Amino acid sequence: MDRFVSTFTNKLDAKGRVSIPAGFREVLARDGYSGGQSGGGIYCYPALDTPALDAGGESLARKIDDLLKGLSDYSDERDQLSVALYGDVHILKMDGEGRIILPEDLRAHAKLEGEVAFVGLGQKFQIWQPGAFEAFRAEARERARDHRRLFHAGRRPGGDEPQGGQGARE
Amino acid sequence: MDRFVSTFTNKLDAKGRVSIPAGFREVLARDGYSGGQSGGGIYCYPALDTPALDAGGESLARKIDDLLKGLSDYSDERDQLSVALYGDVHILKMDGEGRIILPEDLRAHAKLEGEVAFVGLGQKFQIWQPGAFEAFRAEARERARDHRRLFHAGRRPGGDEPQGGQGARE
DNA sequence: TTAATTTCCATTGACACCCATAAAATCCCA
DNA sequence: TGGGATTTTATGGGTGTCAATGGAAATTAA
Repeated sequence: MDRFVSTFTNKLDAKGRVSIPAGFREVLARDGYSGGQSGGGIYCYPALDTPALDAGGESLARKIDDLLKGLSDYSDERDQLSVALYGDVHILKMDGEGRIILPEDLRAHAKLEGEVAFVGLGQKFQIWQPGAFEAFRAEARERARDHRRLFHAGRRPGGDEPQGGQGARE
Repeated sequence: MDRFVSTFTNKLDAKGRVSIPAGFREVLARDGYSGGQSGGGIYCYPALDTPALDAGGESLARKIDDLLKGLSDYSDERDQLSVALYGDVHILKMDGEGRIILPEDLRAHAKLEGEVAFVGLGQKFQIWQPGAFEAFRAEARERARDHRRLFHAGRRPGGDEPQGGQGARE
């Protein structure tokens, strides 16, 4: 497996720890995860548009770098974008049991408490408050249905979901 | 880790000392930091556009040099920029516990008092008065959202992407 | 000496690391 | 194919270590 798929819900314990789903751990390992100093860790930051956290490994970090490469050094614009992209990032490292601890500001952004949902999105995954994610998922399906009706009106009365990656639930 | 990432808030004590976040210290060490007399130290100067301080190690110093090399000698522009970039630079050295002392003029520029926020921007980091930084961060996020909309405009008929999330992606 | 630094030591609390247990998935062989 | 045995995951908790912080001692400057 080389990308994050499916949704899993795990418990957030009293210390703020939560287990990364075993399947996701494997993907991270393949993506160059290293608990040690010199390398990665899990890159995690607040999603811009939703009450969720984005997370991933090295490849996600490289994406961020690439975004900034185009901007000239010492421009105000670059500093601002850097703050949005780097300033909010936390580098989380797993303990021996594959858990991370979620810092307070990240927990606050996603309103995490008690239980958290890990949602695979292919190259990255998101962390949601389970209830919020259910609502979001329902909304996304609704919209996907609308799109399909607009595009394929009458063609396929009961076709499959155009947007994959969320079929399996825990 | 080879770049400055994330945000940390530490206390400025009565003597004007403040701890550099441990993660940043590692990056500095890798960037050729040497507490010793020869060279080394942390380069720190007032940011041009914001009430913050820019700081970094050797690679930041080289960046400044490169920037100036691009300008013709004896030009007004070069002189002004040289003064702006070099004139206010302080070379700070860490004590045994990884703390620096912020000189008065630097503290004044960023209105630092009580607590200071260290903000990773990749190859450098900034030092902010926490309240001022929060405002700047909010603005930066807004800009980042716009930035992304420009990139993805028209890609998906419905506008928003169903998964939400940030620009760094696929 | 007094004032201002710099070096050293002490305390606190957060977190990394370790072990234990429960639940679930997987294996294996009759 | 069933169902007990084994392995993997998830989760809970204890503890040592280190980062952050405060303050004393020692060094230098004025």
